[in-house]
Amino acid sequence: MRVSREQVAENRRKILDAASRLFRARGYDAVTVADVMKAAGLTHGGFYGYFGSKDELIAQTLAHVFAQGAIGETDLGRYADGYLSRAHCDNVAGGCPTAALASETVRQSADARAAMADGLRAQIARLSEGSACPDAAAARRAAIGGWAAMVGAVTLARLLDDRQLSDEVLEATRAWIHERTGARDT
Amino acid sequence: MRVSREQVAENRRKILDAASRLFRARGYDAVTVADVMKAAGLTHGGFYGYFGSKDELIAQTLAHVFAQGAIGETDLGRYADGYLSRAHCDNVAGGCPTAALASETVRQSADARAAMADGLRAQIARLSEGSACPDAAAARRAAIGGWAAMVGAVTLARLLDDRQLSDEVLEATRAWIHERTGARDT
DNA sequence: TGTACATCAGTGAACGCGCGTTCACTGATGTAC
DNA sequence: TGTACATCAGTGAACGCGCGTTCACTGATGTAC
Repeated sequence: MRVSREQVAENRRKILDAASRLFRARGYDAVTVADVMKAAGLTHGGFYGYFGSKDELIAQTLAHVFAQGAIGETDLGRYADGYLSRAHCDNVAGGCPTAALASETVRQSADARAAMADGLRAQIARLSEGSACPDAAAARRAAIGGWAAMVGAVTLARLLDDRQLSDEVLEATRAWIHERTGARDT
Repeated sequence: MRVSREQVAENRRKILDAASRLFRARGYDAVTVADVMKAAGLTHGGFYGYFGSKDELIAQTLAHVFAQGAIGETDLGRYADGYLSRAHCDNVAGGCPTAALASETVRQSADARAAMADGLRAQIARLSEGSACPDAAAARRAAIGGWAAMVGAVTLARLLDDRQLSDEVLEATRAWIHERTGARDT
């Protein structure tokens, strides 16, 4: 049965939101087109009215999630406090798409990689701008180094079966970034 | 046709080596049991004489690759120089299994996760011991923060379609780790 | 050391399942008058 | 504003392919005498 234009727009958003959560939680391969459509409240056959292929869904989902933008916080140290929290670490489905999907996205389509690369550029710019450091080059270096450390730390903390070490990875990286941020840059 | 015991041991090693490279290059899901056996010079039917399932192969491959041990270098700064080089970044199949597979391994079997967690513990210990810093806690923090930054940076650098920015991520993270290592801790 | 036989590593065809994708059909929406 | 018809979003069965896994068979290895 045909539905209204507004319903179509809402369904598209629902599909992207569902895909976004499912991909982050389970990875691209373990999520089927039928899983996504079911989570969006539709049946799998309708999928191809919205997207040409699963690959296209992956690319558009990444563009969608990065377009929503990140948290307003731009100070590297404060951003790291939230990012390296236990709450974020445990919230894979609703958390950072880069930490959840970066290494898998390397093997995806050029469009998918480009969408995540754009998100990365925006993130580096955001964290660079928030720096109190007057040396722009040093601020950018800190943004990149700090961001790499955050993504790596959350990935490693999620991997660890040992809760104590997992907490230590988050906490040590947080402290490390703070030491660096607090210190005089070059 | 039956083969000698030495041949069996060698075939097992060949299977694990082939799996190790293929998994790093393409991820667990994109590599088939037949791919691995073919790369090892065998046919797919013989696989189950060596491993009970593909999941078991994944877990044992990780244990195998981490058991081989990393480079002897234990100084954080010098380790980072090699790790954050363009050569390592481009060598996915032969490079660090953590950077290539960590986020996917989170969704694998408990044995697979445990194998990678053991590798991570060994790596933290290795980089902590190599520190010239007399404060053991600070050395450990630097090892964890530095390692997280290295893993994150290589993952991000591999993702980027823009070579210049990819190089910048490696270089900035390298510089950032050096600044920290060179500076007085705590 | 040689011989006869049992063992078992490797082969390749086959099975069964799940997934991405297609398609004929349905019926509500949107539009022309 | 009402009515008649064309459009097309959504449905669910079906298709085809690839993958993990199984299995009957082959023939070289290893062993017992």
